[in-house]
Amino acid sequence: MAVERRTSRDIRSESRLDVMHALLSAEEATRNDLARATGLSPATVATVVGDLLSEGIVTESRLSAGRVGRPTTSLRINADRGRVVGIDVAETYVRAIVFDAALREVAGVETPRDEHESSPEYVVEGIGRTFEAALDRAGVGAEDVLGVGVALPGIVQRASGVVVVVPHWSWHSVELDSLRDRIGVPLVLDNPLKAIATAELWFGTGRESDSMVTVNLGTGVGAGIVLEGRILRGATNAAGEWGHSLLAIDGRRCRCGRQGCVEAYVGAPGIQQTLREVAPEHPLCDLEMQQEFIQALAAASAADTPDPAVEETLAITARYLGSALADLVAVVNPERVTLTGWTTWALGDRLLPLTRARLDEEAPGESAAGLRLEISTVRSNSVATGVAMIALERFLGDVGLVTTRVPIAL
Amino acid sequence: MAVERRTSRDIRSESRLDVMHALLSAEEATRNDLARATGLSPATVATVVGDLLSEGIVTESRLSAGRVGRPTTSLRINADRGRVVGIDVAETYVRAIVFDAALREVAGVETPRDEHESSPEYVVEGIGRTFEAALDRAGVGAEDVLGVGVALPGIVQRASGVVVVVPHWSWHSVELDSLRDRIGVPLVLDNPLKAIATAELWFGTGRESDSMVTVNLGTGVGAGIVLEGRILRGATNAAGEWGHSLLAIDGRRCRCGRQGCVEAYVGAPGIQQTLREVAPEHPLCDLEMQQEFIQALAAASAADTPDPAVEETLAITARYLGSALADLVAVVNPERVTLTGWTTWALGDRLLPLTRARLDEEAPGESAAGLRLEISTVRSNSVATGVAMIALERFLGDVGLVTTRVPIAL
DNA sequence: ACCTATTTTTCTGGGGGTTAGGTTTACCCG
DNA sequence: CGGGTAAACCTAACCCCCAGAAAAATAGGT
Repeated sequence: MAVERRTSRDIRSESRLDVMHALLSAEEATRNDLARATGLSPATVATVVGDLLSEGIVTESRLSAGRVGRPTTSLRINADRGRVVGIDVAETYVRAIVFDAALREVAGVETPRDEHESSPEYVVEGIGRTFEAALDRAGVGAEDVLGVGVALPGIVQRASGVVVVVPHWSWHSVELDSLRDRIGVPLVLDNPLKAIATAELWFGTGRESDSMVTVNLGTGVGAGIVLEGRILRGATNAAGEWGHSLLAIDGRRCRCGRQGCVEAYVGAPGIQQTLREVAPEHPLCDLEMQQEFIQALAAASAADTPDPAVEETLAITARYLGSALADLVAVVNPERVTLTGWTTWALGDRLLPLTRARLDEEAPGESAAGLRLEISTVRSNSVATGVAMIALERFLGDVGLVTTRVPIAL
Repeated sequence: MAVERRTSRDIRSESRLDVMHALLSAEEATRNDLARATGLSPATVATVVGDLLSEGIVTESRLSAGRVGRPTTSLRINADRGRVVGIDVAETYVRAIVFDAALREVAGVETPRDEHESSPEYVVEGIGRTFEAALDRAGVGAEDVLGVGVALPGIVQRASGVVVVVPHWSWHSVELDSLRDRIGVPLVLDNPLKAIATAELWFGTGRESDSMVTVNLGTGVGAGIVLEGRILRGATNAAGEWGHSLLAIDGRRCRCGRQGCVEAYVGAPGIQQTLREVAPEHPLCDLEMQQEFIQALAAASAADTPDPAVEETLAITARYLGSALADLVAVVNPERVTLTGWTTWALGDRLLPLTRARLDEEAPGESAAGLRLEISTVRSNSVATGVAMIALERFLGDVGLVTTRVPIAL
């Protein structure tokens, strides 16, 4: 049954990840700080830090704090250990961001994508070009790159080999071996939602909870589930596909081809559709660009004279969202739900109270009572950040510091 | 962040549980068999078995296998170590089953419950009486009882203390401390779906997969989720409440008070409702007892002359079920889904192909491709068996053999 | 200059865990 | 009565974690 046994080595691996986690959160910390933050004993932290020091992952910087006693040696991630690149492949753009090893942005490049061109060759070429441009702008060579992470707007699955499914590109099971050749450095592929959840786990609310759900609201919607500090990936890395859960059987047609998905109601086009149903003649119905529409909606809602159609649209959307979240909360029962994505940035504050109320009504038993529902504080580039973090984790695995392998890697 | 750290002791604990798991599955096995089954080295199995032997949990029985070589000493669970009781509190009955320590049934008692009487006092009294009657019939005294598990038809939550929520009994947050006093032996409370999933994990398809979902179809419907060999409990033990996920917003009124829940469509009353919508005059619409109705539906479907209304009802139900399962599969992405419950026993064979087809259509990407959808082989008393197993796990914790505490215990 | 108090960090021993590989054990069989 | 053989058992090596003692590195008093 259990092919992969846990051994005591895995404990050390987890300790190392925990220390890294605490150190990335704190930017700078002493061994004692880390012991407090991780719950490990100072002795264990010392040996773990020793490992990380000898691999050059962290550096010491002695600064006497002026107080009495032995001065503290503080530790920080060795940002110059190398560079990590996160690439966010979206429908209309490819964005590559170069991070230092402490996951701080060094440089970024965004290139547009032709939404109607989706051949694997075109996509691979676009990724490759953007990657090289970003390296160029950051002034680093490929030899400095510890790893590259690429988030593709679909499902990255591991069945027999790594396979990418992107319905609206008509990618049913595309293998991207050519991408590895093009990039030429260690590569991980994943789904943007898992990237966002990873970013949230390392740099956002995940620093406080280790059981949470990250919900992204944009053109599409989706969730990343974190249980016990680890992303839930499921049997084939497809877990968390909540955006295409059913909200209304035989309901609105979704762009995924099915009907009644959550996304068709709380994705940006879905919200516009709701407005059309509320007020078919409303001027905002005609806005072509989704982000523009959402911005206009937010502006209208913040205006002095309330627009009843807008208010009703928001109320209905919050109701849809609350109900859909209630299902997710009922199944996973997390400690917290964190909302992200550009719809959240624009409308989150407006939607939150109503969504919360609906969620409290709909979630079974007491599961919503202690639940924290909030807006993420990780704003910019969370997809690129998260997928770069996954790549960094993979690098830690490659140098032997961590045994928990990132499952999806070309 | 992590209050509970993993230590090497937990590894031993897991190893012990794995050995128990293998031994319960196999009934009888040699140390070598166990090493193969668990993936542990023979040496480790030997020490683990030593622990279990010295606690009297397993016994040796030497039987020379007639082959050449040192004869094998085979091991089995020491059934006489004590008794474990599982109590299934349902809406219309309370069933208490006494098991030996190898989880084989020794005796059982079922007493009816007044469906309309739901005061905690009445419920506690009913459980207590049934427990005592079962002990009596089994001819064992309370001193032989290692533990008792009680499954209550609601949500058993851990917030501040243990709290039971049973909507249709109007139990919003009932504390059952009186039950402990009444029973007088170590007690665990849990939800029937988690009990069923536990039974499935130890005695059913869970012996092959450690990532699975158990779906129960009866009057109510619900799911138990198993990830990495452990029941997903979530922050407050409320995870897995899939029966009240939304299938159709503003849809059929559900007995939980909300609208459009999965249960309102694929629970037994929901299926009858579907038949009423298909053929309002159909004679089966008038059957009062749900189980009788489901049986009649199964009989009509197996008859030589097909009944178009019945066939259509089944097709629609399979479609509802497939869609609802697709949501669950999309979020959790398990290796297998196992169906249980009396509706499954009656109609499972009929529903399976159509449900499977719908699931394949609706599940995103490839997540349904490798998925195994099947009918459970654990038939009788799976709730009592599962909750007894949970009680046995708790006992193993109490004697110090297992550190993973059962979270819900009075 | 020397000692003392103080705080951080390292060292050491004890308690666990897993495994590979060699020994012992207990049979069958010629 | 000695092989042959497979199961069960030691043993040593290596890995974890942690508590508590010891060392290190300062500031400040004498």
